[in-house]
Amino acid sequence: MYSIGALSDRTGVKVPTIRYYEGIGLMPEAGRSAGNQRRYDGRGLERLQFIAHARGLGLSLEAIRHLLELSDKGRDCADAHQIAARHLGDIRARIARLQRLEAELARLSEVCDHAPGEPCGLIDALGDHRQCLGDH
Amino acid sequence: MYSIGALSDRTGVKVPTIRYYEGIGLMPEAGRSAGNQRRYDGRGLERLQFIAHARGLGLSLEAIRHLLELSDKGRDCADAHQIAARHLGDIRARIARLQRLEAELARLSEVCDHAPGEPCGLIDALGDHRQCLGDH
DNA sequence: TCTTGAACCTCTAGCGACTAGAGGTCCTAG
DNA sequence: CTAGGACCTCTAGTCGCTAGAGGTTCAAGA
Repeated sequence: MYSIGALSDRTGVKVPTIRYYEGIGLMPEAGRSAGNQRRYDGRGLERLQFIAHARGLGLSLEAIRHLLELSDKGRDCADAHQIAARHLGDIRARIARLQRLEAELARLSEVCDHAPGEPCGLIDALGDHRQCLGDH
Repeated sequence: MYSIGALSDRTGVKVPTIRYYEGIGLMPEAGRSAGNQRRYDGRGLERLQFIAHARGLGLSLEAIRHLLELSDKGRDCADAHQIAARHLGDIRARIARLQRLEAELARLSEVCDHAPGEPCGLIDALGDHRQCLGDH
């Protein structure tokens, strides 16, 4: 049996976060010691590891809730893959957007020659979308 | 003079968001009509365009607040470039992290052969970081 | 001039995914 | 038996908005 702190040490998930997960129903209500402190078994540990790993991969708690349900009853492969695929699409879209921002911001940082006394071209460019090459 | 709705149409920033920006001091308190409705001039429009554009580039409201201060008094080039550089570093770090996630998630989606009745390899892999190649 | 209805006003509460703090109780090693 | 670290609950704050309630103002058409 693990205390909440032991579970935290083993998973890297902070103690208040574990309680938060219980509050929103992602972790089941833990058993309690005589003095009302949470006690976890191996199943609790595994479940939290699943959550922590999926969070680390950037999945939302809602997506994780779905996956946990699938895992609990029957583990429907197709559904799980659909969730993963959606998330993958999401990640790719975010990468593409960030790359556009990166290019634009890098370019804007170059427009100004840092001449003392002169107005800063970067600040001007931030105020004026017409100086941009693409959308964002 | 523009109403808040006209400003919204011109900038693409939603009406409640403009009021929110005023509430947190990013937009100055607007002048009012006889009937207590906000009225903006060209300066208000420009300022909101600046904010909208910088937000579109992914800058935080805090960073934008800084840039606006610089713009208001003297426009210190070096400071502005430092803010932009920090944000650029931030964007690059996020891209790198997302690319790691993308690779890992794409790989995990492949481990399962979708055999009906078999446990889903994807769900197993999500619970078990040892099946991953890298950190995240 | 009057009427309609769209646009405006303020205020509060909610989202996701936590984090911080207050004020109090329990557990365990020495 | 005692000290102090770990635990408990509860509330409120973070960021950048968004939604809704309930009420007022504005502007165009009759």
